[in-house]
Amino acid sequence: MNIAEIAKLAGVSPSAVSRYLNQGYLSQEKKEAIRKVIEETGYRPLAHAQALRTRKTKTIGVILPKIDSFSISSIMAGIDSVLERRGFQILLADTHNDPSRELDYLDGFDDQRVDGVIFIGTVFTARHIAMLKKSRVPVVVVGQQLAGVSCVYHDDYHAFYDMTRLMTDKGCRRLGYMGALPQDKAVGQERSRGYCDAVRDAGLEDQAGHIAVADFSVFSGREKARELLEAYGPLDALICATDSVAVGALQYLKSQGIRVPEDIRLTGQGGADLCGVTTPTLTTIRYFYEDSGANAAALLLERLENPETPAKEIKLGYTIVENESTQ
Amino acid sequence: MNIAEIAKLAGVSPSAVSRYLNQGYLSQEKKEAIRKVIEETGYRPLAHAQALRTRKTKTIGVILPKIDSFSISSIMAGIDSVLERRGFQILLADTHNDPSRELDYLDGFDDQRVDGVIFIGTVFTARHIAMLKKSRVPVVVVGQQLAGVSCVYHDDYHAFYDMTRLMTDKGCRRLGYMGALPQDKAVGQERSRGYCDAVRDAGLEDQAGHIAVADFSVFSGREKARELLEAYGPLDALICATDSVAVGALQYLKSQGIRVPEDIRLTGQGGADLCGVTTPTLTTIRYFYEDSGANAAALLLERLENPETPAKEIKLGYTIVENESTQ
DNA sequence: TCCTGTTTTGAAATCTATTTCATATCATAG
DNA sequence: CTATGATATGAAATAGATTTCAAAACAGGA
Repeated sequence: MNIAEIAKLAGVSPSAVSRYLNQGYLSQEKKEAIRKVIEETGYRPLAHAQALRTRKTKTIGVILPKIDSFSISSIMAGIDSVLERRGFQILLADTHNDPSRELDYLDGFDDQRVDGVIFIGTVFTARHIAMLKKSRVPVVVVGQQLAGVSCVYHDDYHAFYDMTRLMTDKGCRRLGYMGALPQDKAVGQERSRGYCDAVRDAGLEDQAGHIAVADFSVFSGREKARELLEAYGPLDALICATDSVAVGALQYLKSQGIRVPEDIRLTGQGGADLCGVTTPTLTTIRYFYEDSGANAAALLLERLENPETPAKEIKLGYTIVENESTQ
Repeated sequence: MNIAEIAKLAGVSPSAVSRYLNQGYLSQEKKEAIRKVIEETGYRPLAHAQALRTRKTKTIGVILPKIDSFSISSIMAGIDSVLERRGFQILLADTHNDPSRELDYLDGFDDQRVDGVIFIGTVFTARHIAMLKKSRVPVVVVGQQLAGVSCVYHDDYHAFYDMTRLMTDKGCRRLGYMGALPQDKAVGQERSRGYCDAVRDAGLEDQAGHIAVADFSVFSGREKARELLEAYGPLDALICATDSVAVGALQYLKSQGIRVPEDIRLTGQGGADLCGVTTPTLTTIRYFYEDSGANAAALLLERLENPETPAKEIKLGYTIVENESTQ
């Protein structure tokens, strides 16, 4: 069942049917005749034929590191809620935490399969930047700030500065930070910079070195907490780059009989349900992941409609949710 | 840059280039010439033109209720890991918990945009069944058992039967169950049937009515736990249909000074990290969501390769993870 | 009635790759 | 040296829509 058959059944030309589908000039009688035939036959134009001719796919590619993570899937929900409303579909590219595949996917999307790309990246190399700039379709990056590239990101620096400051204001004097690999600029560098600046500004320069590097797992949080405490003696505040790392640290602290928050205050980042169910409940920096996804989608659609608009950066705020772990 | 230009540059016909791309008959010299031109120009065939001609898109549509949920995103990860290996892409359709959109998406996918569909459904009506059967592309359903339709699901009945039985074996005599709406056959009906049969088989018929209906939120778990306990007096075991509901119940129990597991044993289902961080840690029925996604994808690919194979049902097992809440 | 301008209409060209078909080339067997 | 079969090749048809173009139909004004 194609447009020619519909045309024949309705007694019109294929052009007329196409006009019907795309609201061009058409008399009422023909409109009605075509409508009837389409309804009877259940005809649907082939998406690929349309895409081939119009060079529009109404599809957005999303490149992400791992779909089964709280933050990523929340961002996705935000992206989808905006795109869906505008009739766009999402083509998913999950790198399963293999950054080398990010560029493969970005390259793969360059065959006009998608109208644009949302890139939830982790590690950004020079090649990333180069490919982002030469991409034929517009790209919006989520979670990382990149000069000259449209992006939506969180204010990692100030979030961790504020949280650290909150701890020193409460009188903490021996602090530690558990972060991520520095290749990840947002999570690895900005957050620890926030921590370091805050302890310095509080006159505690000597605490700026109390840093351990974990990955995003509970397990590594437990391990690294041990290393950090063994290396730098008892602390009275531990700032973690993510909730899962903080949960790992909490498990270690409990196992050692170190009380939270009496002996040591503990903080995370994320704001998932997790924070509300630990004992003690976990103080955390809440990011608005759905928001960031929605913003990224809106930004991308804006660029699609008006390709001339220059790159735009959107920095999103955060909220510190104080729970029992820092009372 | 299209196949004709590449052909001209390489001094061959478009057919030769197409044969190069699809490994047809081709002499070594031409192969080499074409390879060189493609490398220099960075040419990539247009996916849509190929799809139009071949009627194959190498794309699978996935319809799901809500991407930012632990179980769903885990299933997605499993689906993707299999599809990606076989060069397939995923087109996402998130209904945002609006079952009426499920059929719209299923219908929308019928325009040959995808080669097949994976359907992570919730409520299945007669119209669902009808549309699944008349779909032009193969469909695999995840999470629900449907006669005559290819599906991958968990053994909800026995999982909850076993868990309930475990509690009665520990000596519990006053039990309660917190489930979901019966429209959801797997979660709503099968699980509660498992509970009911188990208490009956343990000679505790009178406990079969101690049932509350929650949705999937922590909040509703808290509310419904209150209602259940107020209605049916003190209990010594509470079986919950999901971990989040169990966490809500736990919060309520704590607030009332009811001790877990001393006064009441508590169980959930899911097996997310959540279970390991509550106090007490939560006994749960672990499902293997990634597995179910991977199985569904494999099943779908199998049907794509061999369209004649009859519908197949895959029932997956579960593991009871005993934690502190039932010690 | 003729002219002008607007609205309708369909034939044909177009988008880009694949596939069929007919033919050409080549090696090997007889 | 011809017959046979395998291998190689390109012209043309094809997939199903949109868009351009030229022309037809029609209304209103002079």
